[in-house]
Amino acid sequence: MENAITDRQLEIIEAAGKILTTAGVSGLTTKNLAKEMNFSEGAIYRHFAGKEQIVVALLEYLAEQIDEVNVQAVSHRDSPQDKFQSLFQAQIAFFKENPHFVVAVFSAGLLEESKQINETIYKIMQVMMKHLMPIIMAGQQQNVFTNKITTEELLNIVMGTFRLQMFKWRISGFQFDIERSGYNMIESLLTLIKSSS
Amino acid sequence: MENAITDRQLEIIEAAGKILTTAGVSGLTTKNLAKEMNFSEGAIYRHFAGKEQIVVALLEYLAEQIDEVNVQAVSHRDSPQDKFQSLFQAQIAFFKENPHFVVAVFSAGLLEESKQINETIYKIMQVMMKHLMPIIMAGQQQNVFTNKITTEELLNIVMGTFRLQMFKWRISGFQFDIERSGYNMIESLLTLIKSSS
DNA sequence: GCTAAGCATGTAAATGTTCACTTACAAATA
DNA sequence: TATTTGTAAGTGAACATTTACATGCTTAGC
Repeated sequence: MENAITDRQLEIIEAAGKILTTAGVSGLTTKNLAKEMNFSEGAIYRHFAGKEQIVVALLEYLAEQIDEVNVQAVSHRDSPQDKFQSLFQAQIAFFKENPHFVVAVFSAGLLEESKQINETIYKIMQVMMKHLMPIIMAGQQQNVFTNKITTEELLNIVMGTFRLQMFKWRISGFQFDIERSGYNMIESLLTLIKSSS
Repeated sequence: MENAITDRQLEIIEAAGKILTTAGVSGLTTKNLAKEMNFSEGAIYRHFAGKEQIVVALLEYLAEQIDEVNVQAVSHRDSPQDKFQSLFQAQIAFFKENPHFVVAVFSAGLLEESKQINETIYKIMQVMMKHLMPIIMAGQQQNVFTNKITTEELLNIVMGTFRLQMFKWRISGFQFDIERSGYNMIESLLTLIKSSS
């Protein structure tokens, strides 16, 4: 399952990411990719079978990074609230450093004809959910998060709010301070889902 | 500001919508559009200056419809809860009948190089917010919705949750019953945002 | 330690396809 | 007769991908 990646492949993935931030999905052409890499178009095909594979590799690389960031974020935290805050703060900081990933994940139409790409995009969302779910469950069990609605429904609300925030950031052209507004979002969410008893 | 639309233009818009549901954004080509309309590619240009204008017209038409649906939905309701429920139920029913609009709105990458298209997509979100905002505000003033967080933050949470639901429905290929899961979502949201005092 | 074969990695140029859009013309309508 | 609305056949640009060829590195055999 685990596909190791060569140095050159990683370079190409990073070039693709840079293009995504500056020129968007439609700018991600083999021509631009070659220009960004300072070599010919044909050379790309020495490292990837096709454009689709590049996007898949980019998304899979993202999924791995997100997973690591999440693991790190919650490792030295105890309470569900702390974990919740730390998880989202880490996530937001990561996307702030790598805005091209936001373009990739939130362009749902990104090469939509490809099943593989869509599945990988969904996989990324599942990675985030994998880490968030146990935190919310623990919070509910300790009765610090509300038990009025199910864990799954809480998860949907939290994830949806986060995604909307990212979406707004993206269509604004990354022009507002995502860390500041993200912090507000986290606090609002926490206030809302905290058990009121 | 108001651009009236000819019958033929509406036909083209509807054909474009049909293509969006079946073939996605990348399938929306002048060739497919002509085939769907049973006439030649050139004929399209008798009615629209270009493809971009067709998409803009489609989105503006959607914005108008959404606006109407929303007005209807809340007209015979009194309490903020009733209005809240009715608003989303109407919205969901509308999208269920017109799934191509979901494709259009939630493909943020839809001809992303066009400023006009992106602005129109954002306009649609604002139409929804325009109707939702006063409901939430009224609910907060009557203290049936929580005042622990601001109206704007509540709006973000509600809109984000709704958008995520629609997104999931879309990437599933419209395969689950959006009215059923939508109903659950509305109830969960209401439970959560209701004032707990 | 030299050399030659083999392999990895690059280039330049071309390929065929798809695309949005245009042009020259024709039929119907008013 | 003038306007609207259609057609058939292009047009050039952009695109992903391929092909034929070149260069340099590794390494096995002598």
